[in-house]
Amino acid sequence: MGRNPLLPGELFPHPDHFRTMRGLEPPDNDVQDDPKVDLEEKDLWEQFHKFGTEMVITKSGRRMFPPFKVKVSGLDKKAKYILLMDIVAVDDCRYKFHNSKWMVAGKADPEMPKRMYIHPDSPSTGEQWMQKIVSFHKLKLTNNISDKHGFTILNSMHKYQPRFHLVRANDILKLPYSAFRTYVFKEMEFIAVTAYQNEKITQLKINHNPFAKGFRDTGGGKREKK
Amino acid sequence: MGRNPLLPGELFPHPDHFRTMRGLEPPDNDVQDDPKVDLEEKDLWEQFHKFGTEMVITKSGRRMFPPFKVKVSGLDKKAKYILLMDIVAVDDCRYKFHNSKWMVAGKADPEMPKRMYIHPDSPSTGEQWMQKIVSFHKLKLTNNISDKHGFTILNSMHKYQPRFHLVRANDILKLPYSAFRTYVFKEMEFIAVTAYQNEKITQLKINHNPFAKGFRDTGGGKREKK
DNA sequence: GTTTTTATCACCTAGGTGTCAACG
DNA sequence: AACGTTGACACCTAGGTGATAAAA
Repeated sequence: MGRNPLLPGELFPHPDHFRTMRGLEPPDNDVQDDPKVDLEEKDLWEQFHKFGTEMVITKSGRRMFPPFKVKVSGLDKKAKYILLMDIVAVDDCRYKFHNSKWMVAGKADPEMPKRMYIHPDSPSTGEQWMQKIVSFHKLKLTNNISDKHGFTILNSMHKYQPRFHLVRANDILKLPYSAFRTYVFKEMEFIAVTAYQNEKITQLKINHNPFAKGFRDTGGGKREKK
Repeated sequence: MGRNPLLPGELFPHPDHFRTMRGLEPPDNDVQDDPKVDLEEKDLWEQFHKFGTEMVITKSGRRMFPPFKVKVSGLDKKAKYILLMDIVAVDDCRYKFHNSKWMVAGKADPEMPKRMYIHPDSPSTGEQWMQKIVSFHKLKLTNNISDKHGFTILNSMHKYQPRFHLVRANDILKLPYSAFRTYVFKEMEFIAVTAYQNEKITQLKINHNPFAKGFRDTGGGKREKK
């Protein structure tokens, strides 16, 4: 039986999860698939990663940018799959941004249990998942430990790794007993913040997120540099 | 086995469907439910109905107003249900609005096959359906016979009746073989139009639809009567 | 004193309204 | 002519941005 990321108690990624681009062993039943998962907008993710990606977390919930999108292929067209993601702590440290550098600033704070974000189209057939890009843009991050919306609760100034999971299962109720194939993209690692620390990250967000167009120097914006 | 509204060939409502508020016989398997379905905003629907409700249809798709919402009770908390709606022609007539009155203006045009609109939360447990109002506001109406979005295709100047269906089924694939319980609210009857005919209907829409607030005489609007 | 968090804001995207003039 | 349809439009709702100042 596969490992079960739904149960609490595993806060840090198991080494198995870093077999990037190919998952765990196939489940017990016969397989007719050989899944391949490609991260969309990989270039953009790498631009952020180069400077140290930051994701804002707020009490009311904040989306990630860039959005997490994957293209999936090699599924069994007729089989049903559930696609999910979660976000796990990368290490046991608290960070601070000092002299334009991220530095370790002590032991990590206690982690809240992480919610699995099940893609709302789940379950769907392999054929349906493969015919369009799968987007997890509706997932929201928060620092509100009392959140009731089901958002993912993170600690500010801590480092995280999003993970993608692929499960062959007809029904969400079967999820806890099913084998997970897990994919990790290192370029998606980020530090959660309540306000941006690195100005270069801020500028990348402004230049690429359409909702931040009002802060661009050129074109659409009416705003001038102070 | 229950009747199956998914199959084409039945354009006009069967008398069975007018047992309002209580559906067809229960399916073959043991029943642990006695569903009750209440239309939300019944008063508003009746205000429209009194004048003869009109719903605009456009090429790009238009929502209904008032939105179709129901409160469901009496379900088996643990059983899974699929909730759906469709819209069927009421009669075989084409209408016109003449001298402030709707009149028959000949035989109906050919009907396109009607799509079942499955509520996006389907399937869910009885408990989940009962704990909040179920809204079908995302359904869209169109007169574009080539529509590829899956909108409901109607004929302008024809009379229609929305219907609500409740199905005990674990899986959408089982829908065609499952027994439907069908509920019809007469006050939801409407005539499809490409432009409003009855000024009283227009005013009710403007006064109650928040997206039309800009056309109100009082308060928020900057618009004056011409 | 310094760092981190919060609430509010102007500025966007995205899309649902009826109006109106033009077209069949 | 009279009637029905279409597309552009101003005006909304709804909600996603980083900036900013104040609070913690």
